[in-house]
Amino acid sequence: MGTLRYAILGLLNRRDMSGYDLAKEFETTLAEFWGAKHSQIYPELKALADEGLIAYQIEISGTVLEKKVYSITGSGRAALRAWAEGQLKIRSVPKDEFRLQLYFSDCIPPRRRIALLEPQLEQHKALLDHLRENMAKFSRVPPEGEEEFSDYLVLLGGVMREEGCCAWLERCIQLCRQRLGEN
Amino acid sequence: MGTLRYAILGLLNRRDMSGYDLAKEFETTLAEFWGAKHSQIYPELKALADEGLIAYQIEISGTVLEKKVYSITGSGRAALRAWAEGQLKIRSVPKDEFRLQLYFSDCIPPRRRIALLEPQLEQHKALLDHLRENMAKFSRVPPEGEEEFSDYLVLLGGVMREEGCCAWLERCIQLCRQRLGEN
DNA sequence: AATGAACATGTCAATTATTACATGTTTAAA
DNA sequence: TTTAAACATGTAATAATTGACATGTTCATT
Repeated sequence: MGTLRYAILGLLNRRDMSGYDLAKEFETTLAEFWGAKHSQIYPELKALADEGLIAYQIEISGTVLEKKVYSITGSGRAALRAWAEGQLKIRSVPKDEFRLQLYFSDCIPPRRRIALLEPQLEQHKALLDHLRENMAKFSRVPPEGEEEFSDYLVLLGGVMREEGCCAWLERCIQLCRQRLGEN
Repeated sequence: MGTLRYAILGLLNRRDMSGYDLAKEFETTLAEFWGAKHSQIYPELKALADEGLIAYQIEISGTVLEKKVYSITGSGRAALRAWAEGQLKIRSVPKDEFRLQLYFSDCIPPRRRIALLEPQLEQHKALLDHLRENMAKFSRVPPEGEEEFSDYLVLLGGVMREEGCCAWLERCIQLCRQRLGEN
């Protein structure tokens, strides 16, 4: 439903950026809950500029390299606020290929199921470590009214989600091993 | 990456079904981790049949209504198994519009942020209740080697994910209220 | 007998997203 | 100085997904 545009507006509402900068934000800060490649970003920037929700000025890096630095306009801010206040229904629940694979794992031998679960756990543990590192940057819960407060809430959500995911995978491995030992 | 086809093969590996039945599976059983509309299912069934991974026979409901009942073939089973044993990397992490909205919620008044969090919590609580009801159908952990075992593992994952999500949202609401009282 | 919900199958247009194609500059390190 | 990584911007082709269009049957209830 055109969520990408609000992600871009939200980022530009924080600071002016080029398309390249936006792409980096999507693969670092937002990577936890939203993604977009530059091939999707550039056309969307063009559309947003055409609609007057953002504007840009050209800066020169070095001697010739042109860089378009985008900023949000008044109507862009209004559009962002309207979206940010709207109630969202949980859509179809995010697709999760691993859960699908596990669901159909009755067609492979039990030992192989464990061989799927273990690397999955490792990946989520690594992600959890990474999120906890980011979390450690906050010495305490930041005050409301600053950007950092919402950053904190979302990061906390990521940590809690990954903790839950790891706990689940550990429980799955435990159950599989138990049943493997039984027979 | 053509995951849909494996979802379909997985379902047909459990029992023979029509396209209509498959569509219902996607909006009930699999809804928790995968989705597909009939407009995507029918063309995929055609492709799978053309490739010989599935076959069908026509049954008549009532007097004239034709129903195509699909079943998985030997090569279909082989393809399913190959996919089911492959190691999956966590892709970009699923998109989550609510987290995006919360991330940019610094552009709305604090009270409205709570007004976003509360209905979100209600939705996830309802989903959790629903999953717990399904969970209650298992009087105990089913034995390995049956379909029910993987069903159980995945359902457990859903319950744990939603528990974590509710706990997070409650914590967010608590923090927001705290900060609202402070000023 | 009428009606509406569920059954049943498909296509088409539009949107969204990914991958590959295509090109060139700047900066820091070897 | 060369070289590789990062900076920088775009388009094209393809794939995945949704929502609307389109049609007709069967079954249970009123």
